[in-house]
Amino acid sequence: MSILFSRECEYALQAVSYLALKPAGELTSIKDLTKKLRIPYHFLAKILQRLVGKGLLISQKGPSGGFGLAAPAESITLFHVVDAVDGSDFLHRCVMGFPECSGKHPCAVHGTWGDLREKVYQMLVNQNVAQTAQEMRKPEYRD
Amino acid sequence: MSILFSRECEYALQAVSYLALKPAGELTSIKDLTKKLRIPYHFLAKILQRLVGKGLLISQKGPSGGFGLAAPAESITLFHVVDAVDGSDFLHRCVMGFPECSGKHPCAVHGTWGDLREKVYQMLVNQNVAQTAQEMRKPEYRD
DNA sequence: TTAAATTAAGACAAGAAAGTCTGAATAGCA
DNA sequence: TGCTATTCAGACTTTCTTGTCTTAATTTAA
Ligand code: SF4
Ligand code: SF4
Repeated sequence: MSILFSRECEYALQAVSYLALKPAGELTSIKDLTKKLRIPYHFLAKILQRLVGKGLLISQKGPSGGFGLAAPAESITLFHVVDAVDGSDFLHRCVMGFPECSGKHPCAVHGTWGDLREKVYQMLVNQNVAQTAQEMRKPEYRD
Repeated sequence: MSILFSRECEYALQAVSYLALKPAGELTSIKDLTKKLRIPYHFLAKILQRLVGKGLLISQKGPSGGFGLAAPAESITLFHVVDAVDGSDFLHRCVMGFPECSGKHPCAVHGTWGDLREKVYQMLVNQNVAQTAQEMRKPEYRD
């Protein structure tokens, strides 16, 4: 099981971060991405296509085609990506899985968990993919 | 998709909390639990059996049999339950799904996410199921 | 204009998680 | 003793997620 976000969403975060590393306007093919990130080729293709649909990425077919960010890396936050793929339900759900967080009769962890969710949200919103791209400069991700 | 913990784990948390509401030594049948918590009967049975195996619950067969806590409610924390069902991997995993958190080349969210995981852990460890049981006294869970 | 390289679209397959069913074992009780 | 209510064990089914494959459309460049 994945933590907090779906596998697809995790891959999306990784892929967008990788694209953020490239100069604006440069396109990267699925082949390149899949080689660096070790994400299944066709699965990644679907994910990227969805992100194009959501307006986060642009794409071009044909030789020298590929994918690139649709906006400056500094303006795309992790939350943009998460929201596009998994949605934002996770910001409202009870950690114990109780059906409704009425708020009228909160349990003992209600406040604590609410705070943590908020902090996760802040983390995602405050982090843009230009910053995250630095991760890609780690030795293990170099050519 | 469930958040942070598997469905099975969420059900376990709910069930143990419900049992914590009963006087020590009193046994509750799956039938009763499933009626109150709206958890599928046979699925709940498997979960409870696993918790017995892990030593968190005790059980007795036959008429007037059922399940009960194996220790005082105050001594069982949410983390005990989570650990028994889902394990504690979630305390070490990267929120973006990157394979390894080496720590040698941390990305920009590494520290923040690590702090949040730690706070989740503290929440689970500090909360015992006697406290959580109060949730069950909510109007919507009364008979 | 043709060939090659790429994305686009969607059906299909495999695997994992969630849920169901059946029969056996055990315990209480008349 | 037998009857009934319960847990126990495990196989089975369903549903969801993840991953694969195939074919079409588009673009570039020889
Ligand atoms: S009150 Fe507590 S248990 Fe209930 S929904 Fe809110 S966080 Fe979850
Ligand atoms: S450095 Fe950041 S992206 Fe890499 S594993 Fe740690 S938290 Fe995840």
